[in-house]
Parts: sequence; structure tokens; C-alpha cells
Amino acid sequence: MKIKDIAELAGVSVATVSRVINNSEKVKEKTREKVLKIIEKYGYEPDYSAKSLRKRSSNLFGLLMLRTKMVENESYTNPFLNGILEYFFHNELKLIVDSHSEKRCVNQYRKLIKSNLVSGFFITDLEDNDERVEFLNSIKFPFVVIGRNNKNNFPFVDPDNELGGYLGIKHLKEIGCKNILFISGNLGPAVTYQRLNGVLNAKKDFNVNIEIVYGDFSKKSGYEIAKKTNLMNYDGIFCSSDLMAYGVYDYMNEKNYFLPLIGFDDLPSSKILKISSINQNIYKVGYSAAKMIHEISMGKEVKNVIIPVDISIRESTLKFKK
Amino acid sequence: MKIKDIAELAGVSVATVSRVINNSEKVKEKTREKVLKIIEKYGYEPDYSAKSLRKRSSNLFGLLMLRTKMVENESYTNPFLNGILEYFFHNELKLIVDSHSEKRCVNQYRKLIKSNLVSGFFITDLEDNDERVEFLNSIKFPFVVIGRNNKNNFPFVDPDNELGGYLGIKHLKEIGCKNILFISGNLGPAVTYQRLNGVLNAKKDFNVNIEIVYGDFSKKSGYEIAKKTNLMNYDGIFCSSDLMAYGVYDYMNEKNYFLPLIGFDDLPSSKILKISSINQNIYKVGYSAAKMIHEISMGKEVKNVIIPVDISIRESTLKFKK
DNA sequence: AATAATTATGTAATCGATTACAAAGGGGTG
DNA sequence: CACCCCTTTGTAATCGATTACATAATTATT
Repeated sequence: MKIKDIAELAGVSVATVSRVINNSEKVKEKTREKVLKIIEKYGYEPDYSAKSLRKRSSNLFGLLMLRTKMVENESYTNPFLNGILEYFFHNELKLIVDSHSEKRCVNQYRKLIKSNLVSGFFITDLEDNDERVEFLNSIKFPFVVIGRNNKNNFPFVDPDNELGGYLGIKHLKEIGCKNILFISGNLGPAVTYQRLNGVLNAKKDFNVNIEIVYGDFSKKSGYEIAKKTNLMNYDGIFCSSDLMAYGVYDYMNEKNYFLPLIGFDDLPSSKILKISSINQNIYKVGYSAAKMIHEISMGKEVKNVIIPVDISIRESTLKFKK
Repeated sequence: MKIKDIAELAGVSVATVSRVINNSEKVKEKTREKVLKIIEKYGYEPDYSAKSLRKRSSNLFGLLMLRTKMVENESYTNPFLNGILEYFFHNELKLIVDSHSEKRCVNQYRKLIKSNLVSGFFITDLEDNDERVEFLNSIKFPFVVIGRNNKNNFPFVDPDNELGGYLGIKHLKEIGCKNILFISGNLGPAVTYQRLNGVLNAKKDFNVNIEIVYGDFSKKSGYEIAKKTNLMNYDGIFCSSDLMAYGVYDYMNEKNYFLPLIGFDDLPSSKILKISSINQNIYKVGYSAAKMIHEISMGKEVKNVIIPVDISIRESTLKFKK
């Protein structure tokens, strides 16, 4: 069933049918109804390829994720996808999901662009020394980066990690902590600095003592830091990742000695372990990114978006509330 | 840059270029090299729409997920996607991910088909009273169902839930349990029966006492069952979902009274809580489903696939080992 | 060397939509 | 009724690939 068939059945030309489908030009109301009836009756849908070929544009967008990160950051993917899909669904856009390995992935992007398969794409897990940086600088094609990238001027959506750091300390202060251990991630990723900044701002605002040590975001590093630190010196612990908080939690469980504990990321497990955590609103990140790539692809000017974060307060801190 | 440009630059006709690209017919080696050099030089990629329009087929496949389920079964999505993407990546296929709400989703599938956008799709979370069942019976279009559906004869991929039930009991027996409480999911979903069957088979084989009670897969129901049951009567607990196991775990923590505990699904949190669980190998489910839809779309005969499951043994049972 | 057989290449139709341009239809006015 | 203007509709070119068929080039056969 193609446009020609519909045209014949309705006794009009293909141009008229096309006009009805696309609301492009004025069509007499009577004709429109006649055509719509036939379309409805036969459940006609325009051929996707023909349409994009002729229009020289598609409503497909690409999301290429690093395979390793996809597995590591498992709990990021789902809300992020959900956010994108929510926006896409309401705007009749479609998402192509693909994975790529660390190396030689630029070719995948290049292919996507050159074959006119997508009208834009999302970039995740971009690091400064990434081969994609040079590539992204060289193309004139719509894309949105998830996560800030200090060195470049790419359009981005990013959770407000700084606010997250701030909120964590604020909450600890509120339940009465005065000597806080902040377990930061390793210096390198942008989020490390952002979270740290928030913590330092809060330190000023709330006048608390904060000791800073550095892990590497992993559970293991959290555990080991807890082990080699004299926890007696502190009355609250804030970790720059949930995984590190889980490590600390494990250690505290072993020693049966508990301090107020906050993580960062609000992974599903934190709910189950009842550990307070900073929630990054990844769903909204996805939604905003989707909106952004859509607008960019239509040639609109866009502003970068910083998504506010929340704190999910649970027993790990609540039970210490004075 | 289109095929005509390449043809002119290489001094051949478009047909020849097309032949080189598709390895379709014999092309003189010298000509091939000449053409490939130009293609390489200019980074030419065939236009995707033009290709699919002419070929009347695409290498896109669709995955429509229920929004509610996507959020609920968060930890399912990622390994499942990963499995699909792994296969797709190596076979140059692309995945379109879309979401749909409970109602009126059949139209989305119909649209996908009629617009020739995809060459097949995955069906997830299919229930017996689903409006999609009738639809799927009515179409002649490639699809694969994830999860068995007893009433229909659709091609499917499914984890071996029965084996999972069996392995759980087997393990409890091995660490010395003789009176086991099995907390089943509610009667309804196919998995409930499958897991239950495995449990009953194991009961016969291993000669243990098993009491069966019914929850609804949720954490809350696990907690409440634990609360109203006299746990003293048992020396081991096997839950038909990790969430229920978490509920039981919570209760045991409160009472500081512990029994060997196994969950089902092996959610990420189980690793952190160190609760033994049945691992469904969702990654492999995805991979197999991808392979299957690919083969179906090429007209091959396929056999349904049942993916073996494992048991992840952790402290929740290990520490009771005699 | 002439012819047949085989291989390599080119020409042009085709996939199913959109849209520029042309043409027809309809209404109002003097 | 003739003329003009505006609305509505139709014709045909076009997007960029694939491929049936025709033809040219090459090799093999006698």
C-alpha cells in the first residue's frame, strides 16, 4: 500500500495525498476527509525510507554508549534512556542505540553522519584525551554531550554536581556533624572537581571541619579508606560515589561502628541499604538532552542545561539526627 | 558525496561502484581497487534511506519497552540491551529503542511495520491478556518474544526459570538445609509456575521438606511474609525474587535472626548485600534474541531458546555451610 | 584469425515519497 | 458575460541507491 494506491482509491493525485498527510498546503476540507478516510481504512503509513530520502533528513537520533561504561554504570543507563524516550515519544522521534568499544569509535559516528541515518547524536563518557574530541570539533553536525567538558565548548547537559556536594555537607551539618570525612573520587574526571567544589563551598557556609581523602569511586577504595582511617576522628562521612559509600558501609558493619554516611549517585542499592545519597536526576538529564538535540537539529540556538540534584535522605543519616 | 560523484571520480559507472560496495557481482580487481581508493579517500558512505528504499528492507530492528516495566525492572534493561547490541554490532544491525504505555501500543507496532522502518522487533513483558497477542497472531512479520508465553506459539527466548528453582533448593540442601521455606511469586506470571516447578522437582530429587507461601515479588511482600511466618520452623529460605529476599533480609536484620537466604534475579544489590541469588544471564537472553530475530528476518527456521541460569553463591548462604 | 563463451561494465528503470510549477476551478465584480 | 484573483489540484522531476538488461571487452576454442 503506497501513496499512489491511496491516491487512486480516493480519486485524487499523489500530491494531494501527500499534502493531506503533511498538512503542508491548503487542501479543501472535503478532499481532506475523503483522503483521510481511505488512509484510515487501509491503515496506510508512508514509507519511512522514501520520506527521509526525499526530505534529506530523518527523525532518528543516535546514542552510542561505551560498552565498558554501560556495564559499569548500569544504573545510569535506564533512567537516562527513559528520559530520552519520554521526550522522543511525544515528539515522534526515534532513538537508535548502539554500543562501541574504546578504540576506533569515531568511525561509527562518521558512518552515522555520512549515511544520513541520523539527524544528531548523544555523546556520553567524553574524556579530555578522547579521540572523539578532535572529531567533534571537526564536524558540523548536531550533537549533545552528556556531562560537562571543561576544555571544549560543546553543548552539554549535566547534573549539578557542585550542588550535590553542597547538599551532602549541608545535610550532615543539619543532623549535627562537625567533623566530616569527605571521600572524594580521584582527581581527573570533571565530576570529582565539581563535587569537591560544592563541598568546599558548604564548608565555608556552614563552618564545619572537613577532611578530604581521595579514593577512586570504587567500592574497594571506600572500604580501604575506611580501614586505614581512624574513624573516631569524625562524626560523619560523605562519599563522592555510592560505591565508595558501600565500601565504607561494609567496613562499618564489620566493626559494628556506625557514623552518619552519605553517598553520591543514588543507585538503586542505596534504597535497599537505606543509605542517604545525592540523586542526580538522570531521568531529567535524558529528557533535557533529548530536547536539546531536537532543537539543535532544527537549527535553534540552545543553552547548556544544568540539572538540579536532590538528596535522598535515609536511615544512614536519619537515625543520627539529634 | 553520492555514488554518482564516486563513479565520476573513478571514471566508472554508478553500477560498478554499487557492485564494489556490495560485492554483488564480479568486478575486475583493478577496477575494484580504483573505486575503493576513491571511496576511501572521500570517506563515502551510501545513503541509508536510498539503500533501504531500493532494497525494500532495512537493517533496523525495534525494541519497544513498557515504560512502567522499564522503571520497575531497571536492572533487566541494561544487560539485555548489552546482549542485543553485542550481536547487532558484529552483524551490522541497528537497534531502535522505543517506549510505550500499557494502552494502545499496538498502533506503534503497526506503524513500525507499515512504514518499513524496521525488519523485525522484540516483544517484552507479554502477558496472556495483552492486546498484543491478537495482533501478533494476525501479522506476518518477524518478531521474537522475550519470555515464554504458554498460550501461544510465538518464537521466544527465555531463561531457564525451572532450572533456577531447582538450583536454589539444591544449594540449600548442599549446605545442610532440610526444612525450607519457599516464597513464591503470585500465581499468574509464567515465571511463577516455572520457578515453582523447579522447586518441586528438586524437592523430589533431594528429599527435603518445602513449605510454599505466596508473595507478589515485591520487597514489601517478602518482609510481611517473614514477619507473619514463624521462621523458627525453617532452616533455609528461598525467594522467587530478589526483592522479596531483600524484604526477608530486612526483617531478619531487625530481629537479628538469620537463616540461609537465596533470592532470584541476581540484581546488582544482591552483590552488595551479599545475598545468594539465581542469575538469569540476561545478557545471553539479549544476545540470543538478537540472533534469533536476525535469522527470522532472513527467512531462516529458528528454534526457541532456553538460556541456562547460574547460581551466585554469597555469604547469605555460604556462612551457614557446614 | 574467426567465432564462441565468458567476464566486465554501462544505461536506464525503479523503489515511494515530496514539491516546484502549471493548470484548473470557483467566486466576485463591473 | 468577461475578467481577475485566489484556492485547490495535478504533472512530473527529484532524492540516491540497486539491478535487469544490453553491450563492450576479454579470453578460450577451433
